Amino acid sequence: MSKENTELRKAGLKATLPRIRILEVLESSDNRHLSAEDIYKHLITSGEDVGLATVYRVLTQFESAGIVMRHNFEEGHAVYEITPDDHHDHMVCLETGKVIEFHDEMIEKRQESIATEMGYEIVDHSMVLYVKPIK
Amino acid sequence: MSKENTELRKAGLKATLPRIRILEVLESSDNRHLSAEDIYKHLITSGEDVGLATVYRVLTQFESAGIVMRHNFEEGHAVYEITPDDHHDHMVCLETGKVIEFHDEMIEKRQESIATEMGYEIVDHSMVLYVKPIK
DNA sequence: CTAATTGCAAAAGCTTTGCAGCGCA
DNA sequence: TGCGCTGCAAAGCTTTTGCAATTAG
Repeated sequence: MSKENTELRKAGLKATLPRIRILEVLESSDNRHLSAEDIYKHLITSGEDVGLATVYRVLTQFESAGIVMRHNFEEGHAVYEITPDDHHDHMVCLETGKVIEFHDEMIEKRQESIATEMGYEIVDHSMVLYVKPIK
Repeated sequence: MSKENTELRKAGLKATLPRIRILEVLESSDNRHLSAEDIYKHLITSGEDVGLATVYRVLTQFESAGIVMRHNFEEGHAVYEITPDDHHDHMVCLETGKVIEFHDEMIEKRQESIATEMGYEIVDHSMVLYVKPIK
């Protein structure tokens, strides 16, 4: 039994072909951050017979199950990435579209402090730095 | 000549009624962050004869002119706020929908350092803390 | 076997665009 | 007066949903 198969079972999802294929694409792609359309095209090109609606449905299920995380770096469409073991934030290069991941403990700590001071606790957060290369 | 009128001229936009009204709503609303739909409904309720398409067009122009900033706190729709004099980030309460603004110099400094270390310079950034009240 | 899942097509929701007429400078 | 701007309606995009057919366990 494959790794994907086990992962799906653990999430309480039947190990169907579309789900396994989508998981494989997410795990093996060069680009860690993919849109539903990206995944759909990838599968169609590979000769898989899958519907775009299924890709959306499966990604939504994966998100609920904690298998993937959804991001809205640019408006218009969401991108998904396999949920990383350790939390990180993103830097998006406006010239190349490249996404760089980073983690900074100092910032994380400050975020917690700020929320606490205001009487709130953080459920989730998003931080994206839109950057360009230094010439 | 009104304050709105001057502001529009400065941005190279004709001071038309729809633009002035939209600017007024953004400046006078209790809620600092409004969607195109919010502004549209507000104007219709006030008896103004404006089209939703115009609201979208005007907001896009305002964004280009730097008069407003566009945010995507929750997916599905954007919200706009008058561009603040000083930069701030946002905390969104998941229970009440309330948006709290804050600014932290330490975090800003770290963000700059991180980008520089990677060979980039920050063009813009977004940081949103999704929170809930401490019981 | 049978409940979950899928593909297709249609619909939904936000936003943009084409166009003829209206209004600001 | 002239060009910019507007309202309306239609189109565009991403994403969701209804449904009959298919499939995993």
